Amino acid sequence: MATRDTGTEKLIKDTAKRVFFAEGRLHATTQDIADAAGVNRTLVNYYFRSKDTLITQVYEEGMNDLSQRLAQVMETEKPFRERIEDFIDVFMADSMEFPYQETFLITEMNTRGNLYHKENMSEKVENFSKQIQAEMDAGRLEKMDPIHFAMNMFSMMIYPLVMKPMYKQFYSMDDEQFNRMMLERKQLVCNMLFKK
Amino acid sequence: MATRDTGTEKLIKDTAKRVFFAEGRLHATTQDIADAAGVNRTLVNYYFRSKDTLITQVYEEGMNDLSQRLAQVMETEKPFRERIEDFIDVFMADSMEFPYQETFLITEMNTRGNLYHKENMSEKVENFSKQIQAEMDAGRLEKMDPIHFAMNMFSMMIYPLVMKPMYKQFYSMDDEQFNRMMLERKQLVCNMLFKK
DNA sequence: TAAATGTTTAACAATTTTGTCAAACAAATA
DNA sequence: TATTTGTTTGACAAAATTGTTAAACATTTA
Repeated sequence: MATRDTGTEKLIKDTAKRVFFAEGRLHATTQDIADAAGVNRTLVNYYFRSKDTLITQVYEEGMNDLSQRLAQVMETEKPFRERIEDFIDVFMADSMEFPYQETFLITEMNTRGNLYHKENMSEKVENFSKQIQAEMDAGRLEKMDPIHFAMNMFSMMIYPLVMKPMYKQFYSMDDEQFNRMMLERKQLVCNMLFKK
Repeated sequence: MATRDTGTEKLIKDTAKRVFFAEGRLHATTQDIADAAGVNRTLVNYYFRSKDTLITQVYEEGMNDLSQRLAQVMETEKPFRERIEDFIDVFMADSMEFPYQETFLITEMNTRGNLYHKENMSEKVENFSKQIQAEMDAGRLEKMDPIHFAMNMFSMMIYPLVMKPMYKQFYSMDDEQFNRMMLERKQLVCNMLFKK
């Protein structure tokens, strides 16, 4: 059937992503999403048939998006350090917009019972680990299991953004101060990773 | 009214904490919790009146618990580095048991709209920042805004545990391998923080 | 313009989740 | 032992959330 493309379907999905990934309202109802999108709730069913379908699509697209962003750091041809620098710059900018993306994905995995992801990351991840190992062998990185390097990198980039509401309270910061903090972090995380 | 103390109230609350903080099933219903506890769902209402009350109690106790655990690192009298070492050891052990505690708290804050916490951490946090600053001034730590030191520490401890399901998939690990990894991390996180 | 087709809406129905109550039960105590 | 009091249970009720339908609406196209 020839769709008329009013943009409503995309609007609903994008709004759902905003509510889940950006605002971190993981318990949002279809009504919440419809309200946030400024449309009638029935349209969620018209375009997605059920809440479950919408959530599944948001989950899969969120997962695919993450996979692609990860592939980015694991595949480029630039020198290692430069590549990490670029990656941190891009990845943190993304995470500042959607801090709860990974949290949403994990929560879904935990509630539905480990949904597996078709795309096989194993090969890419292994390759990335080898690259890290090579840097270590060349004496340009502190020696450790390469997985720790990856964990350190992602932790330091994402987690402070997830904990933003707490940091704002504990350190009495407003949004602007916090965001400045996070921009500073791009450089700082890089330093932490390459310090020897 | 003299309670007979069958332990049921505590059982329900502890089970709720297990479901939310340990299993990360943030959408769990009262039925889910009752089932996990092996009790009749009606008892949730008998002891807590409403789901909301239960959640609020779990939230507040989770927040208090976190406050106390944080106070631990900010107040002890030992030398700074030793204190951090001890703290990482204890805090990571706790987080391995309840990886999603902070995630639950943040999610609640996001869905209810920044519940504030009576206990004022500002003073303790400021004091902790001063201690970090002192270490930096003494040349024992890389210079940076003290908040980054704290963010780095908590990120590297907690986030990999939250992302466990993903790491297990991406790196093809079982639970035992992953746990070994996390025990290694105690030392490693400490090294990262004090490397100059 | 009229018919056809896709979109949006409101009213309604079904399902899921939560809350209430009275009766059954068990332990303490008079 | 009988009574009292607190606990547990199942049946039921209420509320919240999700899903369906028919009609109104708007756009395309014959």
